[in-house]
Amino acid sequence: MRVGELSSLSGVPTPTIKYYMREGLLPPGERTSRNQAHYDDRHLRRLRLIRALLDVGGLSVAVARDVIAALDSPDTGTHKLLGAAQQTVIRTAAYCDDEAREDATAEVLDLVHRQGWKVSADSPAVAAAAEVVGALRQLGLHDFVDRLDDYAHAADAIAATDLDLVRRRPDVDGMAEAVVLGNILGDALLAGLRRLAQVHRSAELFSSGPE
Amino acid sequence: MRVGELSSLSGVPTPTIKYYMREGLLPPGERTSRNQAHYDDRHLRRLRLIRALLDVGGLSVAVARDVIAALDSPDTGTHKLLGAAQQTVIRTAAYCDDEAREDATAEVLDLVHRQGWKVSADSPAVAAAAEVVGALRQLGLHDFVDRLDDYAHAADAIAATDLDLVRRRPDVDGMAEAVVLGNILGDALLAGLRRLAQVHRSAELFSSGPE
DNA sequence: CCATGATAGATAGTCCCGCTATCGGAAGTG
DNA sequence: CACTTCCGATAGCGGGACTATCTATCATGG
Repeated sequence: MRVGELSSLSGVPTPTIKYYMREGLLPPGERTSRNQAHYDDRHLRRLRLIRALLDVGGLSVAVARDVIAALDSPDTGTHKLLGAAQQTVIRTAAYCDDEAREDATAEVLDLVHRQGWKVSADSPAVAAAAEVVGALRQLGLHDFVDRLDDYAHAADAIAATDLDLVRRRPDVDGMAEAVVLGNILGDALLAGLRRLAQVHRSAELFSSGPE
Repeated sequence: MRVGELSSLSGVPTPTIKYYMREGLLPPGERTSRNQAHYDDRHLRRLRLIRALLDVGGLSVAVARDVIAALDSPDTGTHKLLGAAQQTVIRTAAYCDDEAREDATAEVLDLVHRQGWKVSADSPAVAAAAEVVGALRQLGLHDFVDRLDDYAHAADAIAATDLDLVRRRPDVDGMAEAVVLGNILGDALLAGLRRLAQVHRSAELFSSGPE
């Protein structure tokens, strides 16, 4: 197919498709002449992936490019790919000062130890979690931090399902996609499910309240 | 204190503080004359909240304003506040077409029923979850959707901790903050913890792999 | 076989967002 | 009284995600 058809099938405007190709999100089509190229359903699928990452996952174009590059890279062991997927989601915000961050990092490492997780201390995931813990502390929500283990336990259950799904994938390509999408869309999914569960439990708790 | 001190204590530049006041994120100080105002530690605390919402929570200024408005609103029952906090996190992206969204909504409502959750069908949380489910389906990750119940179970455990923390809050103001921050920072926290758990489990599974 | 319309590639422009810079006039401070 | 700080307002800036336009090409159908 040509660009016009790709556009109408995907719902993405032609100039935007060109933009994605310029930015390296979408591979170029198979050239048939100087100003003509063919696209196939891989392009269509890729476009859908891009829109999912941007719209549902809330990723920036630059981050989406990195994710896709990791997906395309042939030497991608699952463990390494997981690392790449992680990099993408980690916020690089520097909220709290160095001292608070150090304390928070120690706290997270303690938690990791309590959970029996084997994770290197310089993993970006540690830094990300520490950032949030530091923020919670600075805002005085210490009781929140006191329940870290509860949250960690739930996270462990989630990761178990994640990895199980990945393991069951028939092919490596599918595995890669499952890892990335499971993380990025999974975050959005979990946020939604958490809200749902909250609504239910909150209604039960405060059913005597207003409204 | 005056603006300069507020700025140095919070680490937020003076012009940015003024910008936040213009945008309604930060209440004005107590005016002492035509061009002088006093700020207190409530302003400092609020500034820290704002930075946490923006930097750690990844909210936009406009959404942060809505969150803060809900916090300030005096008539805020906890249940209602929870609803307000939810609105803020829901992505309004329209990824999939109407038909797919309808199917996905039905699927989510089924899940809600299986979990025994009592949630009205037009809750924004339902729409948010349905959006993700629709995206997963359109991308062909059906096995992911098959494990929805596992994720829902974990979400339920998380919500239980959330609500328990809220219930234990001594004052209403603290409750409101706990709800909002627990949701917004909690999402970031869970994402981090999930990555941590994944790293651990993935290392166990694929320890024979490269690196 | 040529007019018409779509296409590739390149460049420039647009809009929004989150600040940031500047300015005029007034107030505190040594 | 000089000097700094502050308020309020307006304007500007830099980045991100498109979007519009232009030219040279090519496919196609009457």
